[in-house]
Amino acid sequence: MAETEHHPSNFIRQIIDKDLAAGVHDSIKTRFPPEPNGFLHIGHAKSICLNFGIARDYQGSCNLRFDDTNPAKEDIEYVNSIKEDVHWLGFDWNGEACYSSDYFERLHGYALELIDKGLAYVDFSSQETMRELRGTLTEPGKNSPYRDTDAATNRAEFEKMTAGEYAEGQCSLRAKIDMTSPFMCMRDPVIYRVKFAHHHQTGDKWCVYPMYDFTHCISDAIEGITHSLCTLEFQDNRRLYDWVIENISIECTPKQYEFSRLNLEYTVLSKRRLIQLVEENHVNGWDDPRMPTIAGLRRRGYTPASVREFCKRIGVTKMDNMVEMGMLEACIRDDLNVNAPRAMAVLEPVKLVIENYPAGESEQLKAPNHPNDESMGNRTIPFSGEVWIEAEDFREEANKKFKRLVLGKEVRLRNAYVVKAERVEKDAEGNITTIFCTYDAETLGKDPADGRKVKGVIHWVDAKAADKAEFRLYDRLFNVPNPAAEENFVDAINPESLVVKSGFVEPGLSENPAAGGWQFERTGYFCLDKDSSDSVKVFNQTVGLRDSWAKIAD
RNA sequence: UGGGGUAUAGCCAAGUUGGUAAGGCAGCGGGUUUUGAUCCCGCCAUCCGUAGGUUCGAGUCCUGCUACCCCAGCCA
Repeated sequence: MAETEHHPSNFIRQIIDKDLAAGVHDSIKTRFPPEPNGFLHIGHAKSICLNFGIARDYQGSCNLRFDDTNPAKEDIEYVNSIKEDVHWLGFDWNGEACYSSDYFERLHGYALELIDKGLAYVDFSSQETMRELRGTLTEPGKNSPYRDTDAATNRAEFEKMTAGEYAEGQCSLRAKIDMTSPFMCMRDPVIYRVKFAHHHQTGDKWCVYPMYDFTHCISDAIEGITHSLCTLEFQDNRRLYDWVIENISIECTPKQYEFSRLNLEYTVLSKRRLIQLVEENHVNGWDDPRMPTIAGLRRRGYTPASVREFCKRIGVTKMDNMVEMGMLEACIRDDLNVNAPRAMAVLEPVKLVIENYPAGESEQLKAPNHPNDESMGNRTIPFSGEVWIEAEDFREEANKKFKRLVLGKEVRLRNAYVVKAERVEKDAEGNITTIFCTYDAETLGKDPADGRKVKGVIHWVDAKAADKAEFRLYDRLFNVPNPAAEENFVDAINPESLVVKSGFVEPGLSENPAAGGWQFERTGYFCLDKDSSDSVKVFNQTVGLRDSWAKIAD
């Protein structure tokens, strides 16, 4: 069961296998618990694939639970985007979406239970005092003067807190554990604080909100979660997680397991930094194609399957990691290579005129939609005596390594004829404006009859029939592999992360194909962007083709 | 001697009772090719942070050391 045909095993699946074998559980239940305070990113995709993937492979279930205990930072806009992104990734949660706020009433009851057991107290110490009494990493803390308040008084004070009789910061409810614990989170952690904030789910019903550590474990238990999976920074918190479950009256005892969060080179994956990129307009919103958000990847042209494949390839361990961007790119290339129909587009056009082509004539050429998959069929593309070709595909002179069009030499126009460059026309600045060629009318769909070898093949689009297009080419958002380690990460932003080109595409490219986009032969994978208009189509480059020529070139 | 974690190739990562280092990405070499793409073939850790120890035999067990990550929010 650990290793299905879809997913390699990992240490968490091995734990589940043992639990199932030992009869600890009959079925498995997981949850994906985002706080709705930002958009989901590729790091969340790792957690989503882990939690939903386990639920699927073990015939269990996975809840979507919004961990909404801090109304000051959260917004309904985020809960909606999170639902959309989880669905887009191809997963569906068990029943209705859950919210930690669904349990506020019960959470409040458990807090009362702890108070009655003498395991929680209302502390009127200031935050500064609390910090001083907490001690340091190497020195134990000291008890608060409110620590020994009797249960009845604590209950009354907590009721007053709940009734709004105390101001924010005036007091808090603390679990009474151990001020000398080597685990800082066990030194009488705050479990409830006063906050007069409007909540996106509960409105103005509450003015006290439970803290994460108190809420998460109980929410897991209420939902019957068997394996609560989170990232490494919560390892110490597991002691508090278990303490709360042990000290309240609840049957279910979920277990927390931690795995390492994803780090991706040349980008940032922390909510705080992503929010800053958006708010300071370093990017054009959460779905900017350069963003590592699910929305950004989607707009960039990544497919759900490619993101899932990426999550499968990187695995799940407890090791700190920094995954190369090339790993993600390989996943989308593998997907699009087999699924994306081919088309032709010229990003930086220069005019090519075929002087011996019948004046005023044109024809419809047949081109396969995929060179290795006949089932994808053919399309017709218009051809005439005037076409656009890529400026970089022509040189007046070049060495034999340059297998493209050179003055006096021949090259194959992809899906069309062999042409020979005869002369060029330049403007006042010396820029080539037109390349004049002759073509061999006998080379359509076959090699030259006399056995001449034509090695080069270049792409083109018919000048009269082509559609005007804007191409947005993206590069890494940052110039350094680990921008988060910089003094100020925004200083490491790559100023050339977006390059816009104006050119042409073959006619007929309107809707994105099912796979997500096209491969513009010899240039890369592209998808149609929502910024397209009737007069200009806008394409985002999802990823370029592997380019071994670039290495040889220089 | 605060505590909690992690150390296997450039990157990710298998390796579960000790038996002689999977796979993927990247890279390199070759073949096919009307995409310098794809595809195909081959190569790429005498070695598992380090120093010792146990053993016929250790990435796996023991001891010491080192490096890196996390914890002192009324954030999650």
